[in-house]
Amino acid sequence: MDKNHTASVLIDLSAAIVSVRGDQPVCLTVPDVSEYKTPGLPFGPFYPDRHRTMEIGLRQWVIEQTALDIGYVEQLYTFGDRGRRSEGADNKKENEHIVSVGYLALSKQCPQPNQWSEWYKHFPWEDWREGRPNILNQQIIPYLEAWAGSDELRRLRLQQAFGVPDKTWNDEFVLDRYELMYEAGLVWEACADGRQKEKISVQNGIAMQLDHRRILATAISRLRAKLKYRPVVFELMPSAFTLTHVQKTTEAILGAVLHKQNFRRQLAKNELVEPTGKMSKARGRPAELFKFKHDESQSTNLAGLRIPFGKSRNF
Amino acid sequence: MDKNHTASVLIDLSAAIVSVRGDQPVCLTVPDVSEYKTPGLPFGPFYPDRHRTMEIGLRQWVIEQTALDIGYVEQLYTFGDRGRRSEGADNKKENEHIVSVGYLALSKQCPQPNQWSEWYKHFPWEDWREGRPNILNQQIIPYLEAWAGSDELRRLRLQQAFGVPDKTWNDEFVLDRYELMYEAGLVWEACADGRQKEKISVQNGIAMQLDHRRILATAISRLRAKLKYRPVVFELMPSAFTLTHVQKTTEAILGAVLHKQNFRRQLAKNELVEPTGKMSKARGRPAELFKFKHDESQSTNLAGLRIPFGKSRNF
DNA sequence: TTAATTATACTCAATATGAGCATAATAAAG
DNA sequence: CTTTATTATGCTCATATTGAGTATAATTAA
Repeated sequence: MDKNHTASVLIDLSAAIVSVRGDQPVCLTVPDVSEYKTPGLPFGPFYPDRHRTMEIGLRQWVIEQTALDIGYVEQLYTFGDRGRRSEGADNKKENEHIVSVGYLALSKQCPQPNQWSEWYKHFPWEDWREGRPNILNQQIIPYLEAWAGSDELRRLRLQQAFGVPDKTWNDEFVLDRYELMYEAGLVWEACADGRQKEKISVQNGIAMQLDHRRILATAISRLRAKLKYRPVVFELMPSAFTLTHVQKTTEAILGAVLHKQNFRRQLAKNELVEPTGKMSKARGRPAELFKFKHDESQSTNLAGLRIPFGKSRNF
Repeated sequence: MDKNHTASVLIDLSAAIVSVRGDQPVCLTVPDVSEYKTPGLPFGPFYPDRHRTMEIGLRQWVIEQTALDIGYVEQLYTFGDRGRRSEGADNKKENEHIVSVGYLALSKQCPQPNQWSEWYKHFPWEDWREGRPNILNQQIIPYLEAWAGSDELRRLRLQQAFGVPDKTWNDEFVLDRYELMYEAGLVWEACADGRQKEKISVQNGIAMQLDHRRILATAISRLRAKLKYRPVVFELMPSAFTLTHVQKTTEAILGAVLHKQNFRRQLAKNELVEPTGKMSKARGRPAELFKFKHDESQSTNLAGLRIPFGKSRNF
């Protein structure tokens, strides 16, 4: 059709490999190689004549390079504007366009602690477990309001994503919030892509290479949403666990605290767990140890837990 | 890394452009070109140095080629195994691998009727508005049960996807059901891809080119799911409509009938529509004409309707 | 022995859901 | 002009679910 334009691209499979360490969700990162020393997500090229599907290709290099046992894998999104660099910027070679296909993978273990990066260091405004994060009122919101000015559409998007001034915070709009901050030049990546002239002074979370923080934001959004209708938490749990452990893991991912008794009622109603008979020994009263009731093959289509948030979510 | 393998691919943007004509959901198809005379979804190549994002590229060729006004666009899934042809099959050129990125687009109008294909001609087992489709008990289920045999995993997947023998039908598992039928060699595409030796005798819905029926199945799954938590129906409605019209459109997409009064209660509760003051004139008592209450920009993040299915869904 | 800590059982009001009946307003048929 | 079919809309009501507690039990650490 149009011979002035090339259509040939390389495909990178990027993975947000997520686990939970203690009360912090983490994702696997690779040592920084760029001049800016920013961490990145692991990724590998897709060889279409070697692997029949992209998911097979992804599992392959994850096994080869990380030796991790990832059970759950889900395709997130395909980004065509990888580095998002503007026209004049430094593309190494012409014709070497890269499309990145983002994946979410869940891992029960996270060995080698220094290779795993805590979510909320990249997204400090997303962790509401200790109440509304200070960074919102002190830095992000004032800057975004100035950016929006009297632009009606911008104000509307601001209201949607960040719930200002009168709507409530929606934990699933992680990507929307990040994209808004990117557009407003509030994150480092916007500078790197040449969209922002001056370097921003404040550090709004630790930046990542290329579009990797965007992929991570997509992963968090998707996982937070999925948690509410599919029992994916158990992909992050060991074979035996206490109910509190499930709750803490859920809270870590959602970045919000939940009502204990109602959370357990949901677990009970959906018959997601069954007792093992053993007890855990910790500080207070010993808790019963449970195990996930269903096997891997059907787990994706099960009922999931409705999250008992309560109404105290608009601060 | 591995120099025996090429990593360069072409990217096709395939679109399931959906509309509703009368009480039938339809999608735009292009005239058949293959030897088998099967219809296909419209698609165009992605030129990475021409369009910054893939969605921009998609909108571009949709406008150029169809002159349709598509409001809502959503990326569905990226398929690496486009034709799914097995090793020995007829790849025209070596090195010409194609990755297809599937999109869902919604259109309020569908002019030129012969270019729009009704969903349920491709998926006759998905329309339960007149009760359980005969094709299930008469053809599909018996064949699938034979295919499953005593294979535990297969039986489990069969139960999940088709609800046999004791689980209920889940309208969102369109893709799961299609994939299962594909694997079992129950659809024409499986023969075309060389996975099935003999041609299947019965016609289980009208086949499509390449992996297009799979993309359509993905689109239907996603749209049915989305309908329940985002007000996307209104992307298919004219500017003024009756409540019954909204319900009929919803029912067409879901392939199921709904309880009228409860459906309207949901609409009212979520404040999704507002009266226009005008009335419609049709057969019985005139109905009030409503309009969607919110503008495009924020519509994606609104509450959506909980669908009052009722309990009579397991026949 | 006491205090702190964690687990679990149970209650209760408010709201949401599924299912239905009753009535209203029109067009077409007789 | 009356009846009948048809569609719209208002209202009820039992049951289930949710949000938000209180009360009590079983431990460890001081």
